Amino acid sequence: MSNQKIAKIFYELADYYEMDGNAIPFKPQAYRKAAAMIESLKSDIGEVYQKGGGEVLKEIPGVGEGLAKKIEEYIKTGKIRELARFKKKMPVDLDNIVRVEGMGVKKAKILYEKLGVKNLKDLEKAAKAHKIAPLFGFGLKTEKNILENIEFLKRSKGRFLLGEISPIVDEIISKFKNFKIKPSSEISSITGEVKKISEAGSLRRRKETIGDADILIASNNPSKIINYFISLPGIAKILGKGTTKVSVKMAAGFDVDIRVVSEKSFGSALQYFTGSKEHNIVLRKIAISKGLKLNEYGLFKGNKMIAGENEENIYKLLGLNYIEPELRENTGEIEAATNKKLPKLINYNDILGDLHIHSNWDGGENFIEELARTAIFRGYQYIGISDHTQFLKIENGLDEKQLEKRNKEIDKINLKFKIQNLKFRILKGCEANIMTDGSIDIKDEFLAKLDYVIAGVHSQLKISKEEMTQRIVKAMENPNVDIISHLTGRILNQRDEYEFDFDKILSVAKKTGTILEINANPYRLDLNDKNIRRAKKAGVKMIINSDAHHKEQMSQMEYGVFQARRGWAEKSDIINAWPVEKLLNMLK
DNA sequence: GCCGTTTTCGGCCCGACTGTTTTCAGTCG
Repeated sequence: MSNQKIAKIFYELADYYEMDGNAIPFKPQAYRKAAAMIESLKSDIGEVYQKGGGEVLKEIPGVGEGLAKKIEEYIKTGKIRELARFKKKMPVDLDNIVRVEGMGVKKAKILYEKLGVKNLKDLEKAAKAHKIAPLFGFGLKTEKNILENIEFLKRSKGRFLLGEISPIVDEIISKFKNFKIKPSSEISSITGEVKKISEAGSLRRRKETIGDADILIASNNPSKIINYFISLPGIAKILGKGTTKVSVKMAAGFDVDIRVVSEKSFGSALQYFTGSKEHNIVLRKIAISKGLKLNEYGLFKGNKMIAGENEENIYKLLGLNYIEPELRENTGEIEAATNKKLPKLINYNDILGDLHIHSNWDGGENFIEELARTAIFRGYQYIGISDHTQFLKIENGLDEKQLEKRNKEIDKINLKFKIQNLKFRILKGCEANIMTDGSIDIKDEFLAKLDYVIAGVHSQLKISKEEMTQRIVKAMENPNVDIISHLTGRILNQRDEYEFDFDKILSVAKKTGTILEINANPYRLDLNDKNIRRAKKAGVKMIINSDAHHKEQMSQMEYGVFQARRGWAEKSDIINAWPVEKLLNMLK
């Protein structure tokens, strides 16, 4: 039984109800709300039902009499008759059709009824044959847009990684901030027009993947801002352009939405466009319960605006502590803010070192001293060199002898730093390989000579859940293994995490004092936010590591900090926010 | 169809933009 399957069915039903002009307008909304709730449930809905029956289903928020019956029907019969009826009446691949920008369920219905469009192929054919434009409510422009947007859909990769989008958006923002006056240029007067600027949306919440990038600007001259923006390079298509907002498709494949507001509404607009949607809905309801009204223009009491210039005041007047953007997912942060129980999130400046760095000894790009100098420049007090070990031949893994030689080099550099009076220390580590049986590919006597040992799974990923759990447990029980790297093994947009029992890992980590890594590589971000939160709750300590193979990649640390913040982590949870002596004491 | 620390009935977040229309429905976020 899968919660995802039931959620998908409810989303589909919502679409069908929405199509039906005669249905109760709020019905689709109710189905979608319930679907979203079911998706986020921790326990399997089938098991819940087996234990408690239909009454327990109604305890799920958003699920009442009617939806509980539907869930029951699905559990018992494996299908929902109502959905089957809809599908028979209208056998259309709605899922994909509404992915075309500008296509919704109502248009899909008309196109099916008038032209028999069932899928993307039919849609494309109909548009190319100019059958769509003559339909009532459609036109030439709609037809052209459909064709263009099908092309974009074909080329799109779906969601983009935070690490891919962030640098591009940073560049756009810096252009807005630093635009130099060129007297001859029409767009020269942009300087000074941008009063405030910030990213918003999931980008500001630092989600690991981003659908599209939102940028918010405070200005008295929105049209100039918008015209300047669409003059920038890298824009493939303007999707929409109005007096206060503009949406474009970037050549890189993702969309950027720019929204311009007045300075006095910047805070409320930032709050609004940062989301999440779920977080905002709760906030608006709190506003209503206090006799106030919250929208992107401000917080209002009657016609009087009582907040809006900054976010802090909005939260304050709603009776809440300020909630950091990374927490705004409606997963308990609003309750915590009401009860003044929000965590004091870790900051990038709290990070004092980085223990997962590969040097040129295992095929990384840089000499150890270069890496150390980079770290000093970044303001760290220490780093650890954690080259791969011998099993990973493809990564030039080091054997025991090479490790010893490398350690001597580290000693030399540390001595040099001491003479230069630099308060900086390089720790000797490795990223050893956890073999299929849970053993480590380096002998214990050599591991014991290192300052710390990271161990990770790098191969044989498709073993059973029990075997994988036991494999990692055995590694954690090794008294020389201090840290487990990228625990779940996932690669974003490429590879799912392998199967293992996370709760078991947490309990053994707690018992053995093993640290779990938050790998900051934007393609990994492993642990993810949910796992970080669970580890924190279990009292397991974590470390944020860049996993850099090149000195430039040490800046990836930032993405790890974002992820840690999304997992509610505080300084006390993250051992590389601690001074080196305290960190070494924590290790086995 | 769901929900209730004013409500078991009457609300449900709400504004911008487009393309069509000739005052607005559909889509989006």
